[in-house]
Amino acid sequence: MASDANVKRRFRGDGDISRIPSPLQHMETSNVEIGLNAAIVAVMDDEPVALVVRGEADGSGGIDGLPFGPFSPVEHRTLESGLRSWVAEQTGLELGYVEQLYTFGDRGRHAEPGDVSPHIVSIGYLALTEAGHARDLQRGTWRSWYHYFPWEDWRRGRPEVLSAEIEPRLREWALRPAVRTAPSRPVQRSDRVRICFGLDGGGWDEEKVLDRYELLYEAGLIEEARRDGREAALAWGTLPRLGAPMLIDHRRILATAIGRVRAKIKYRPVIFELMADDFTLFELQKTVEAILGPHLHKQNFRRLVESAGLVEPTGEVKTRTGGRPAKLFRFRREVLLERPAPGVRVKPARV
Amino acid sequence: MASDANVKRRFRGDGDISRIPSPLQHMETSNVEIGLNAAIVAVMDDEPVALVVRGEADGSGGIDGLPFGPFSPVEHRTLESGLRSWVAEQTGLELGYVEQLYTFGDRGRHAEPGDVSPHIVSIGYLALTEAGHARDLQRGTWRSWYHYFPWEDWRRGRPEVLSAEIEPRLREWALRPAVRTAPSRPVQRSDRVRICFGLDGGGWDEEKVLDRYELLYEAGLIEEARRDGREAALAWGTLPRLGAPMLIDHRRILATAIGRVRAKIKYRPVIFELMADDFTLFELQKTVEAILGPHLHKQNFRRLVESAGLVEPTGEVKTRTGGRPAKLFRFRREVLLERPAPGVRVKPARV
DNA sequence: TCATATATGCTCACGTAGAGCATATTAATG
DNA sequence: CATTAATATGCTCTACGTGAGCATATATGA
Repeated sequence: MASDANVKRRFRGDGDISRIPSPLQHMETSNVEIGLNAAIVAVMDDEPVALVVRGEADGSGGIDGLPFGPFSPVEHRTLESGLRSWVAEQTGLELGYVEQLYTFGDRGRHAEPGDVSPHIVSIGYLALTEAGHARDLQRGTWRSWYHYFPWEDWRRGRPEVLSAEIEPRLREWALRPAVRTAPSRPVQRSDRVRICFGLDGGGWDEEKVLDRYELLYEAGLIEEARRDGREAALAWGTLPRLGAPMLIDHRRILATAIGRVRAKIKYRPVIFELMADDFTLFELQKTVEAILGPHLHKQNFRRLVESAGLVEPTGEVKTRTGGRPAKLFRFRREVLLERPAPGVRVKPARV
Repeated sequence: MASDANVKRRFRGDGDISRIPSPLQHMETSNVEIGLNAAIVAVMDDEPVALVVRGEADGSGGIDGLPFGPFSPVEHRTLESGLRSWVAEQTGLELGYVEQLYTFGDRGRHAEPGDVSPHIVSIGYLALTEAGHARDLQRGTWRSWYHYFPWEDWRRGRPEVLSAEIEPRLREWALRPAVRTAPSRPVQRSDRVRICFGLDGGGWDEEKVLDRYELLYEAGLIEEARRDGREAALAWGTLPRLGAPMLIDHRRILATAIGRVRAKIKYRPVIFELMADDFTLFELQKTVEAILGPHLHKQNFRRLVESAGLVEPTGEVKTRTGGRPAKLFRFRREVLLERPAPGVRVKPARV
């Protein structure tokens, strides 16, 4: 066991781990790469957008991907700094707010059948950026995230694609027997469909973006599932295209990002990362609605934001709003230094 | 660029990424290992415990570590299954509930000065297990998590160690100038101390376990900081030992786990992963209190749990409780299939 | 049998959130 | 210039969740 000494050396000075059964012959994890992926979110003209980089070399128009690159421990001091440098290099954008989302590593996802190339472990990150600052890109495109997830777009009511395309196919999929994988308490396919998509009286949970995407992937209704060589739910030719596909597992990462933002603005003041320095309360509300979907009750929203001490008036007003001039506000950064630092706790008005 | 063809091949069939600047010469991420680490939590006799494996070969008693092992894409179908197999191999425990916590990869953490061994990227997982099921271990020990984080133990009021040892040293550290690293909006050291430790009238946020640990590490008050070769805040000899140290970055992972559990039981019914099949409401309350700390208002707790439909009576009672027999309840697994599936939303009674 | 400890039911006060009404202040239009 | 429309902003009313405490039920143990 050549690596054993190596391992011990790593822990020298802190004792020893030789009581841990030494199955360390697997210690060489060669053939593993760590990919850093950035889901960069902004809100432009009341539309939630993500920054994508397109591959167009083959003339077919290519496929969208998130900015990404491998982690190099030699050049990158931390995972996050590696991510920042990849994004800067590929798009010219200097990221502000960044948080880690999740690390994906399923074999078989984003791998072609018979592929022997290195296994990729993907670390997904969420970045939030202000629209104004986000316009000067060297490369890359801002695209509405509903371009990739049309079933998440509830701004004009329940999206058509749900009842027209998704529901009937999912219901059929739910009837077919599941391949048993996990042990213990099985969750019925039909239950999963019902919970994720709020069928049969269940409500739509706007945070379950990833769960819905994963379910569609499992059901073979998503283009990435075909690419990964999963058996099709139905003949692929008969399937509609449910949202635009992305490279590797990037759509999965974007789904995670959307779910996280939607959840997080409710308990942390991260919405302000998407705003300019000065803004009106209505602009703030529009931004929240761009992220969450349904409309909010205006007066209550104002009361909530102001009474929570999240903002302070700048003293200026913004005219030409189409009505009475709106007072301008700025984010009170001090709230970050106050206790729990709340978000904009909101429930959609009038479902 | 030898790896370029390699990279293209990986994305064959999905288009091309050649418009992404090809800095792919760094693609060989050799010298990176992925470590899978399990913070396994249970509650035994109203004490929150974690499963640790001790290294004792050098006779000094060794140092505790979490069950862990490297991810091997050849043997492990997924990251999580790799974790499960390492835990089973090292402790004999078959995990139930598992969730991913975070992926750590700072250079310089858990590395000895001048070390050229592979860089480790650590993926931390949280596992919850029932005390009864957790007693039959082949190897490993259950230890109170306050053994590693004495300042988190508020069960008997504010822990002594805070005012006696931690606060004065942190206040001193806050006065010293910070080494500027991050750009833009700097957060004052004193503010960080105040927020994390609830000084100067701020409240104690029991979820900020990781923030507090990281702060203590940065301030050089934690043994792992010395091990990693960071400059000491004070002469190391004069420092008390603040909690027991752990291998590599395991204490950081455990801190993340504690914070996550404390947060999660409030909005997801994960507390029941720690309970036996049948339990009294008082036992449930004791378990919640073991996780969260302060005492809860008994009647309100009962009302909350019952009205949320989280439990249903089994019809049996438990006698010999020292008073009137308590009705036994079981978790209503159906709530997992109902809409948002709430947790036990509780605020500590009477701070 | 009584003291005691726990289990369990019920009430009351209060703050917050959902909902809507009313008014203020501007721009656009004829 | 008067009118209309659109937004901004203040205020009220109500329902409900939650914190807190009182009261009662039913065991065990001295």
